This record gives sequence, structure tokens and C-alpha cells, in this order.
Amino acid sequence: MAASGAADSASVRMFQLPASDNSNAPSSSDDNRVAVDEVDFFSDDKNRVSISDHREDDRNKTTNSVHIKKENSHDQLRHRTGLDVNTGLHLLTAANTGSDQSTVDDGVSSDHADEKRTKIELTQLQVELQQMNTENQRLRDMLSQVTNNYNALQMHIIALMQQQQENRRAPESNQAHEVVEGKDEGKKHDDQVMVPRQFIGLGPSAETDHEVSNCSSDEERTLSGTPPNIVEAASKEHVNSNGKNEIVSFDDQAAAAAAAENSNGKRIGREESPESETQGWGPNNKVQKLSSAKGIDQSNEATMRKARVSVRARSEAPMITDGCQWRKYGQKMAKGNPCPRAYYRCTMAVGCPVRKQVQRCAEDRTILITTYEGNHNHPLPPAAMAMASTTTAAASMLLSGSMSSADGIMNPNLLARAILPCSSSMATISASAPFPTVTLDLTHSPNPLQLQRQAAQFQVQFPGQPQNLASVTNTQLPQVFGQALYNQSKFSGLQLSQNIGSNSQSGSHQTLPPPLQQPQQLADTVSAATAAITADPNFTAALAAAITSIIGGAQNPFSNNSNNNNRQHQ
DNA sequence: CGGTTTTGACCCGCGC
DNA sequence: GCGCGGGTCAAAACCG
Repeated sequence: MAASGAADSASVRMFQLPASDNSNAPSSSDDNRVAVDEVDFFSDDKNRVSISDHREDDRNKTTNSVHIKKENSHDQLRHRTGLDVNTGLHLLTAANTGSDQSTVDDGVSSDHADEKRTKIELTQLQVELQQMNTENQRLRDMLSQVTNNYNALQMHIIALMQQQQENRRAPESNQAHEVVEGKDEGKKHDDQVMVPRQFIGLGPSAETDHEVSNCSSDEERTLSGTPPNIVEAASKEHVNSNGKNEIVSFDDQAAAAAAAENSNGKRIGREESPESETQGWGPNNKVQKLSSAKGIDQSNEATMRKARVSVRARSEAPMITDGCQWRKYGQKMAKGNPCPRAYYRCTMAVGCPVRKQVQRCAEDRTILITTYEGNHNHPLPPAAMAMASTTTAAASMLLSGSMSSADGIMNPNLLARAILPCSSSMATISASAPFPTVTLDLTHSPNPLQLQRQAAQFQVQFPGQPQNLASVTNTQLPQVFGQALYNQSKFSGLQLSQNIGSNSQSGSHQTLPPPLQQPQQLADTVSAATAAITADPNFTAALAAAITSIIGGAQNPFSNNSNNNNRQHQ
């Protein structure tokens, strides 16, 4: 995975985010080396700068195409970002032109002088390279900043939209609450005090939590024809935790600090930091403590509740590589599963609240169940973007509270109807857990024809009419999701099964060549997210979240869709 | 030596 | 109140 990523990334690494993910993203110094290697300072013709790739390990590839890719990538980057940055290549060329002229002019000068001049030029080039490196670094920083700002804006917009929807649907929701009576009065109270979420984590709203917990009659809301084993697995995976406080979002550190202030839980003595106090993956004790200790900030309480996104994928590896860096902090034997459950937290940034559980499926140990919770509070490397976007989109569905509407409760098949035809069973919402969980099943294979159709619809349309969202996104969002995931998979080495026949509900049993397999299965995740998003036509917030996240990913110059696609067959 | 993993202990909620 | 199970902590071991 890392090896293939390194081998494949020659044409893209230059524009990646300053990722600290060493396993997937080459270091920044490596980026710069690419630029250096492109210029042959010491070609036979002393004064000619050859712009070709002379690296030994890349000679098997067509050097011209490598260079073209690089330039294209840069041009795209420049156009997308509106930044006109000197790549250094032009600098070099310009410098070289000058040297050529001088060489002609000094036709009678001695070899000694030429040598001297060459040295000077070399020095100049080195200086320029240094500048270029600095520029490159600065560019990456800027893009990181832009990405952060973008995400922050996105979160705010979603929050506002959700608030708007909640206000609009308040009477309807109350009706639904009467039909499905809650067990917890406190939670009921939460429902009606929906406040704007300033930041959206992976956490559900209180309303969502409430509604999900009230679906006890039908423990699992299957969005589509999810086989029993999936439902069962999802249930087993998520039975044991309750909602918790989660407030750290992408860019709102101040809010995180506020959350830390509000959470003076008993376990503070054990916590390493305020963040961990607010970000713990513990059961709902913290939330309950919060609400009981301080009646205030039910908004915060609502915000702090978390949703989980569980991803099922076949993998021989102990853990799927999703682009982030994780540190294992615990392992437990979970009941009903002989395989231990490992607990990881994100270590890409200090205090990142994101955690995940990894456990093999008891029924099929080739299936790895990875459950994510929380939102990263730091810039993500491109390899991590797709997974983060997908989980965020899926969780946004829960966050939105759209499932708590009468439709969502009374008609669970709404999602099934909305789901892609090709994805017979991809998304499951676990209501048995005290907190909502979306399970994205990547172990299934959709109809290849459907995917081909989607492939022809890569162009993203952003319908303005909510009533059209479902139909449009059914076919188009998945592709976008899939693209992002597909790209990600090539960085991450996310291993997915080719065991198509394992799911009897899959419409097709066709076996496809490996290069096509991954994107298809990744598109399953897409389907799941899409199903969730399109489940409720009113659910523009989640849709916006998904689309914007994907658009952000697709248009992110760091994602390098085309390059990734090209590299897949190498 | 710093970061990561391992692993037993601890805390907490929940059900009986 | 007690036991169970999930989640987390933190010291020790491990590793590069």
C-alpha cells in the first residue's frame, strides 16, 4: 500500500497537502526532490537544461508523460486556486535561456570561463530551487489554510440549514414524537431545544439520538435490503455505548475549549487533557453528567452527541489504511465475538477527537469492521480526505435529524427506495445502539452497468430544488463519492474484497478485473452515503454536506483524480 | 530516546 | 447492590 502509493505518486506528490501521514503521503522534501529531479543540470550539453525525468526508478516510465502530468497538475492547481505560482521550472528555463545566450556571446571564451559560469549558474539554480521549495511549502500551507476555511464555512452553512429545517419542521417532528413515544423525558426535552449547531461533528443531534433510541420495536432500520448478518453485526458492534459529548469540530477550537469547560466530569483526573475529556469515546455518562450538572447548554449537549460510522470492508490487514495516523490505546474482547476489538485514536494532531474501533466480523473474519467517531480538527492528507468525507456525509444524515421526521420513523423503507439500484444493501442504521450508527458495507458489489452509467455522469450537478435531490443524487452523487473514495483507495491501499458472491442480494455476480473492482466497491460506500442522504427529500443539510465535501474533494487539487486514475493501471 | 503497543486495572452505565 | 460489559487509562514493554 505504501509502496504502491510511493511508486504511483510521482505525478501528484508535488501538490499534496503537507501531510504527516508518512505511510501514504510522501514527505514534503520528497516533493521537492521531484522538482529537482526533473531538471537535468549536468546533461551532456552543459548549458542546456533538460526537462525530463532522469531518475533511475522512473526510467521504465515514459519520461515525457511524467513531465506532462506534472505540468498539468500544476496548471490545474494554479487555475483552481487562482494562484500563479512559479514552479521553478520556468525559472530554470529562463535562466537557462540566458545562459545559452551568454554562451553564444562568449564563443571565444575559454573552457575555464565556461566552467566558472556553469558553477555560477548552478549556484543560481540552487538558490532558485531553494526559493522554489519555499514557495512550494508556502503554497501547501496556503492550500491547507484554504481547505480549513472551506470546511469551516461548510460546517457553518450546514448548521444554519439544519436550524432552518428544524424550525420549519418543528410541528411535524412533534407529531412524530407523539407517535413514537420516548423513554427519556430529558431526551425529549432535547428534541425541542434544537439549537443551531455551530459545528458539526460526527455526532448526532439530540433529536436523532432520541428518535433512534425509540426505534426499539424495529431494532435496525435497514436502509436497503441489508442481509441479516450485516444488521446483526452492526447491532453487535454498537450495542454498548451511549451518546457522548463531542464538540470538537473541524475548525472550531474555541468551541472545543468551551466544551472542555463544560465537561467537568468525574474522570477528569484520569484525562490527559481537556480534549480527551470532551472527546472520550466513553459511554453516555459524560453527557449525562453534563446535563445533570449543568442544565445549561443543551445545545452543547446535543452537539456533543456523536454518531458513528461503521465501515465494513474485506481486508487481510489488521487495519484498513485510511490515510490517518492512529495510535492504539486499548484492546478488549467484546462479547459475542472471538476477535478482539482494538481502539485507536487519531494522532495526526494533538487533541484530535477522532477515534475508531477495529474489529473483525465474527461471522466472516475476512471482514474488517472499522467504526469511526468524531471529526478531525486538523487538515487531512488527501488519502484521508475521502474516508473522512464519506463518514462525515453519512454521519451528517444522522446529524440532520431528518430521520426523526415522521417519514423517517414511520417509513424506514424510504431509504431503501432512495438507494441506488446497484447497491442492494449497503447502508444500515443501527437503532439498537444508544447512539446512532451508520454502517457502510463495502463488502458488496453493485451492478457494473449501473456503475458504468454513473461513470458517464461524473459531472456534478447541484440541483436547487430539494424535491429533485433524491433522483439526481441517486445517480450522480455516488459517482462523486466513488471517485473520491477511489482516489483515496489508491493512496491508502484500502483492501476490498472481490468476493462478490458473498452477498446473495447482490444483483450481479459478475466478476470484474481487479482494477475495476475497487472503485465499484468503493462506490458501495457511495451508495450507502447516498442512500442516507437522499432518504429524506427535505434533508438538504446532509446533502449539502455530502456534495460540498465531495466537491471539495473532487476539486481539491490535491486529490488529483485524473492522475490517480492513470496510475491505477501501473 | 521518543513514540507506539500491550495489557491489566479502573470507571461507568445498565440490567437483574 | 452486584455482576457484566464497554471504554479508557497508564505503566511497562517494545521498537526504530
